[in-house]
Amino acid sequence: MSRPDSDAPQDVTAKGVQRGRGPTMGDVAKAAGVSRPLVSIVMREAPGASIATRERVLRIANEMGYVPDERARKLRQNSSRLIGIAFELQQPFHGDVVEQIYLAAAESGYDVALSAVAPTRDEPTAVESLIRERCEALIVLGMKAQADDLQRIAERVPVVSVARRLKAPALGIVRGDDKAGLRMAVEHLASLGHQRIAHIDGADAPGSADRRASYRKTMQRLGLGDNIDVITGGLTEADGARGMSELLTRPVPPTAVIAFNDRCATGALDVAARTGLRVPANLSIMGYDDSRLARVPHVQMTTVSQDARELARAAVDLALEQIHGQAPREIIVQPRLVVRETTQRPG
Amino acid sequence: MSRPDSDAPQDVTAKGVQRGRGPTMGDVAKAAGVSRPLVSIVMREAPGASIATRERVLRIANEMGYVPDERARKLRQNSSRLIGIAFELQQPFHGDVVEQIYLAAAESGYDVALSAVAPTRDEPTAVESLIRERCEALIVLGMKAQADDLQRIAERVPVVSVARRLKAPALGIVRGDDKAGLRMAVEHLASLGHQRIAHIDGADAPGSADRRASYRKTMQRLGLGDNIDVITGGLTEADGARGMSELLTRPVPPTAVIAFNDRCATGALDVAARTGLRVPANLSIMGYDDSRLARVPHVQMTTVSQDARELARAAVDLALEQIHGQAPREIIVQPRLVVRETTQRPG
DNA sequence: ACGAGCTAATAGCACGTGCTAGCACAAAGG
DNA sequence: CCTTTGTGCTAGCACGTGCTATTAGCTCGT
Repeated sequence: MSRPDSDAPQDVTAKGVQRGRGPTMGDVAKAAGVSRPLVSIVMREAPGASIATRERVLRIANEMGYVPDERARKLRQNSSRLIGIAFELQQPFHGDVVEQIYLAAAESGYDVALSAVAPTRDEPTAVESLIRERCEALIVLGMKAQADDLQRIAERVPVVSVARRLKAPALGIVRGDDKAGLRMAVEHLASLGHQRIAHIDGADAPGSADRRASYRKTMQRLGLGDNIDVITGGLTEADGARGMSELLTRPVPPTAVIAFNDRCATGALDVAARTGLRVPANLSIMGYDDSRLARVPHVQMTTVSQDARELARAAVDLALEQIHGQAPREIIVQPRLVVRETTQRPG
Repeated sequence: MSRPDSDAPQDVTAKGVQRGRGPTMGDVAKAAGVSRPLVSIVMREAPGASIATRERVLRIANEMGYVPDERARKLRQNSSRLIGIAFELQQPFHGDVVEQIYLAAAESGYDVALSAVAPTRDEPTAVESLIRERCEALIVLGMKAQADDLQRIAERVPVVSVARRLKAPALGIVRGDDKAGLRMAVEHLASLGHQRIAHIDGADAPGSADRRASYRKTMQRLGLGDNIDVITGGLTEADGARGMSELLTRPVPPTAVIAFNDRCATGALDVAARTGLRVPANLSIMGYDDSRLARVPHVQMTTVSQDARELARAAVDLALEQIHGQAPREIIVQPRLVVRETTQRPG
């Protein structure tokens, strides 16, 4: 039974009772006829309130449209339980990883703050804004910044770098195993019966050297050393298209091609299609990353998965480790072969 | 594997004098030998401090690595000057708009809070987290939620919906002019000399009806009424591929095709290439949206631009209007024709 | 019957910052 | 000499919440 409600809207006081939006915890307490801390107890589901009171407070809070103020909450509990992510808006793969980080962080009771990197918004801006929000750790995806820049930031807050090769002992590092990835690709094609397997590489891109070396080594090991064929490619569709065009001028063209990444493979795919080659009947093509590009319905590209879920989980684990004072370390995530429809036995 | 950490106590001192990370305003004040409020004055560049003191405080703050706590700042000044954005991680076009919103908001002195929508993170979750951070307004991109859900949210905080057709008087709405867009597309192709111009539509997607009607009307107006050819398509590459395959079975196939969007056009492009048709020599193809897909180097698709910059600016304008108490309204942004390399005079 | 033990609820401080009011002091005017 | 004005700085409260310490209300064991 609530009393004849003294709920008069008296915003006469000079104090800030005049809020257009957002009732406060005190307002709910007054309306429910209890003390403010009790409302706090109910809202964060802490022990110390009876079930009846709990339900009543929750009902009233809901009626008033009360929502706890996250800033005040984070301010009070000295640990913000916040992990900051700097990511690139235009990288589909980053989107995958961010999504998984949300999940992994939530499991550990952490919240996530996003800060975008884009052509008109550089990394220092993004990182700075995350520090201002007092994130306990930063996860940076594919950061283009120099290693020493990140090192300087790491002096103030734990930093984990994902999917980017760099030497920086003060940073947590998560990356895929490039050597294993290309080994799996070659072995997959070889097991289908391919012998003339070419590689359009990533030029001087990070990881390209490892993948190139692994390609050569695996070809040798499988007794295909004489068929080693490495073409300089790059990160983009245009690079892949150029590489594919060059491969098609060979006296005896390859029956299978491993591109540096999915974008590069898409370019190669396009040139093959325009030349009248059927994929995979006449030519098998593989990508790398398992980005959305590879999963497009009418493409269905066979590729090597970097497994966003594992990368994200490893990144969050490293972040938590460093928050708890452990030294930064490196985690190498094993890639996974994803067989779709652009590879087949050679015709 | 990961333990739900039992949170080891690492902070020994009861007072927050010794925190591993993050010196406070008081620490800076003590180090500089001034009062705390004076540091506040210096940090926000308010009048009331001599130039000499200002420089000294700034220098010391910098040496200590002091960064103002955004949460405390936003908490104190009752207006958070924060605009929340709910966007989809996997939509390239959303990325473009978000980037531009950053810029537009900054011009008005507003900060931006990002909240992602993804398969494992639904819209209510994303929106709720933004409200908890006390954003003064919300901008939702391509929200799939029902109009009445958004209406309910709009009772608590101003909401602007972007690039999504819906009837909701309580919401600010920003969208492109679909009719004008398709008119421009048809006129472009007609001016090149095309007569048999087909349209792969978006089925029951939002905006599809308007575009379809505009296509018919414009064809009529240009005296091409007899060549009207609408195929049911959809939003994805597969839909475009299916539509294109169907068009190629026509006794007299079209010389130009307008797809519902860039993804749909990409599917059509792919089928054309596999069939041996040269684009644009034998067939012109147009997309819609001017997403990154259309700008891919080896594609270079002619398309209709939704102009992320204008959409973003309009959205921020509407948000600010509603924050200042004005009634929500609708802004229709005129699209722009982007001629690239998939259209040409009919051969 | 009476204190021990437990639950429900309250009082009060703290987090880091912004803002208003006020204090000390030097220069100018009487 | 005292009063007035302006400058440079400081004291103190407030924002909305979480946490610790404390008290009223109740059951229970002896």
